[in-house]
Amino acid sequence: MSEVDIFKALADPTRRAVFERLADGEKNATELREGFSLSQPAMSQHLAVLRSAGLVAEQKTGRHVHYRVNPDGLAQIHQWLNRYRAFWPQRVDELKQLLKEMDQ
Amino acid sequence: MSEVDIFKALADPTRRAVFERLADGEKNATELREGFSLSQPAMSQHLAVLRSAGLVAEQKTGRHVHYRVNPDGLAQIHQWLNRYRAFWPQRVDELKQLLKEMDQ
DNA sequence: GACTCACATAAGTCTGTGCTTATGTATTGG
DNA sequence: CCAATACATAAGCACAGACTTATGTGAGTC
Repeated sequence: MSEVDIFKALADPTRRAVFERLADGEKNATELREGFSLSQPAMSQHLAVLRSAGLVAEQKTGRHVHYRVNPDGLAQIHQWLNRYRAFWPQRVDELKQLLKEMDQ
Repeated sequence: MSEVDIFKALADPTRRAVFERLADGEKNATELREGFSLSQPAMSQHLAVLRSAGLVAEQKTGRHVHYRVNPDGLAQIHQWLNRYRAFWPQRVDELKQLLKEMDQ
């Protein structure tokens, strides 16, 4: 769940795709395999990496394991990115606009 | 300069450390080596990866090459992270506070 | 013009990682 | 209770990547 693990976990395109699919909604390991040409163990291993990085969370229900996005992982990246906020001042206005929209 | 390259570039702890040092201010390759126990070619290779990922920019002046943070790279990560904004609503308030402080 | 300096590039090695097949372990259904 | 389902884990392999030493190149120095 360290910074190291998070960036390494996201370095793999397949894992980023899996993560993106999870952002659409909670899914179990078998459902996640749909669309990927990937063996079951491969997916299981990818999920293990994402899990230990704190990017996804699991919930066992019977013989199914439901996976969902873990906000803590994203918060870590956000925190990292914040250290370099000084380098993208042009983004601040867009951010303000976004927050304004969220208030409505 | 794709998403793939950026996350792969940041997956290495040494490269993240180099990037962090550059955030402190523009430096050339030799200055960057200070503090690291790393050969000159190793640093050169790391910088090449960061450069092709669009995370740093180079500027040749004589026989020195000055490196600096490239905001475009950070913007890419920011954009990626934005897709998952829905998952960290608790961060919004902190963000508002930050923007407020930046105005002053 | 030879020498040094600041880098980049080449080539080789060694470790890490992503994949596979094979197997283990609960859980559920007939 | 036995077979099927949904997953995790183990072991082995092949490739990617981070490092090294060696060498190349262009800009300053004397």
